[in-house]
Amino acid sequence: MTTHAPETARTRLLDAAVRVIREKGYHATSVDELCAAAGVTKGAFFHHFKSKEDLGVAAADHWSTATGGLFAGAPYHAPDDPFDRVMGYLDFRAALIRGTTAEFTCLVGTMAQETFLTNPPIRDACFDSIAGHAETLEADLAALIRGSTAERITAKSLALHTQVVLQGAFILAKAKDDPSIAGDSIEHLRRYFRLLFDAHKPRENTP
Amino acid sequence: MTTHAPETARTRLLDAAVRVIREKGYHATSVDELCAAAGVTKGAFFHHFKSKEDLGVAAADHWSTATGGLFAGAPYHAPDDPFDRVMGYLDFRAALIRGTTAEFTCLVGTMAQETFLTNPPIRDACFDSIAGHAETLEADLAALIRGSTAERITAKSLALHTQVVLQGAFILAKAKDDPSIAGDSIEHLRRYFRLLFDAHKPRENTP
DNA sequence: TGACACATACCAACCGGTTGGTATGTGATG
DNA sequence: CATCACATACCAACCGGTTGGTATGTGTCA
Repeated sequence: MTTHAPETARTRLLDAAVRVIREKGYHATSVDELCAAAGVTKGAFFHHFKSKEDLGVAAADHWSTATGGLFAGAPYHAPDDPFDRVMGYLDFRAALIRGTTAEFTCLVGTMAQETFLTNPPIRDACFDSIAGHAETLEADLAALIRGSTAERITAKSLALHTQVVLQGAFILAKAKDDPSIAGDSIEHLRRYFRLLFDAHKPRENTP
Repeated sequence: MTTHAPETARTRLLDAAVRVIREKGYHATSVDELCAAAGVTKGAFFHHFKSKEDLGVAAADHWSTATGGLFAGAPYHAPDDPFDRVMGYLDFRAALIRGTTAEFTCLVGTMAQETFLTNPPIRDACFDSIAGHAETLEADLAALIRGSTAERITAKSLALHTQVVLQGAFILAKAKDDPSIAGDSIEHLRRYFRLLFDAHKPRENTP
C-alpha cells in the first residue's frame, strides 16, 4: 500500500494539520493558518476538503496511518515472550517522549477532547485511531492474562487502560510544561504490569 | 477576598464558563456565548475580566475552589487506615462519573490541553489546580509507601499518577462517548494500589 | 494524429457573519 | 456627588466558506 506520495496539496495540508493542530488545538487553528503552513491557497484547501471538519476527520485518519506504520515497524515485536513485547512497547512509548511537548503528544487525543460535542465526526475518527492502536496490544495482553492470577481482566480493557495512561500523561506534561511527568506515569504502568504478570515467572533463572 | 458569595455577574459568568467550556472547550466558546449563558451583557463581562484569557484563569481558580470544597467535605476521609482512605477516594471519583460526559469531566484538564501553547497563564492555572488537588492525596500515599515494599516510589509521583489516570480516562470517555470506560481505568488504578500496598494485609481479594 | 469533451488541481479575490475588545452611557448605592 | 456595577452601541480584524477563473491532464473517436 506504500504508493509513492505525490507531494500534493492534500498531503501537505494533512502534514501541516498534524503539526499545527498538535500545537494550537483544532478550534484555535484557522483554515488560513493551515494554508499558510502548507504553502497552499485557500482554494486548494476547499478543493480537497469540503469543510474544516472534513479536514479534521482526514487528519485523524492520516495520523492513524502514520503512527500505525511507526509502531508496526518498531523493534519491540521481536522478543518471543509476550511479557517482553509489552514491556518493550512501553519502553518504546517512553523513548518517543523527547523534544517539545507538541512534538510527542497525540493528535487524536487533543482533537477528541475539543470536538467530542462540537464535531462528532472528528471525535469518532479520533476514537477509532486510539482504539485501533490499542487493539495492536490485545493479543500479547491476552496471552499474559491467560495463565496469570488476573484472569478476570480483559485484554481489551487493559489495552485501553494503557492508552488512558498515555493520554493522561500527555495532559499533565502539557499542563506542567514538563515531559518528565509523562515518563513517570509510564513507569507506574510498567510497575502495574510487572505486579500483574511478572510474579509467577522465575526471571532470574537461566534455562 | 469575597467571603460571602453575592449572586453577582462575575460569579454567574464563572459558573457559566465552567459549564460551557466543559462542553465546547475554551477556544470554541465565545465571549458572547458566555454572556448569553450567564444572562449578562458584554459590558458586564469586560467590567469583571480584562480579557477572555483573564476569564480562563479565573475559571480555573473558580474550579479549584469549588472542587476543593467538594473533596474536602467528602466522606472518604473518615477511615483510620490510610489505605482505606485512598481506596475511598477512588470510590468517590468513580461515583462522580454519572450523567453526561461534560458533566463529570474536568474543566482544567480540558483547558490545559487547549491552552498549553496559546495561553500560558491559563495553562499554569490549570496545572496549579491539578497539582493542588493531587497534593491532598500525598500524606495518605506517603503513609502507605512507608512500611511497604515500594519505598522507591514517591508520594508526589503516585499522587500525580492518579490524576494522569483520571485525566486520561476522561479523554477516552469523551472520544468513545461512553462514561463506563472511565470507570474501567479507575478499577485498574485500584488494582495497582492493592498490588502495591495491600499485600501485607489479610485480604481475601485477589486481582 | 489531432481535436473535442470533460476532469482534476489549483488560485486570487471576495462575502456575510462572528470575533474579542472598546467607548460611552446610566441607574443604584453609599 | 462619586463610585461601582452594569448596559448599549459600536468597531476593526478575522472567521469559514464561495466565487469565477486558469492551467494541465486524460480518455475517446474520427
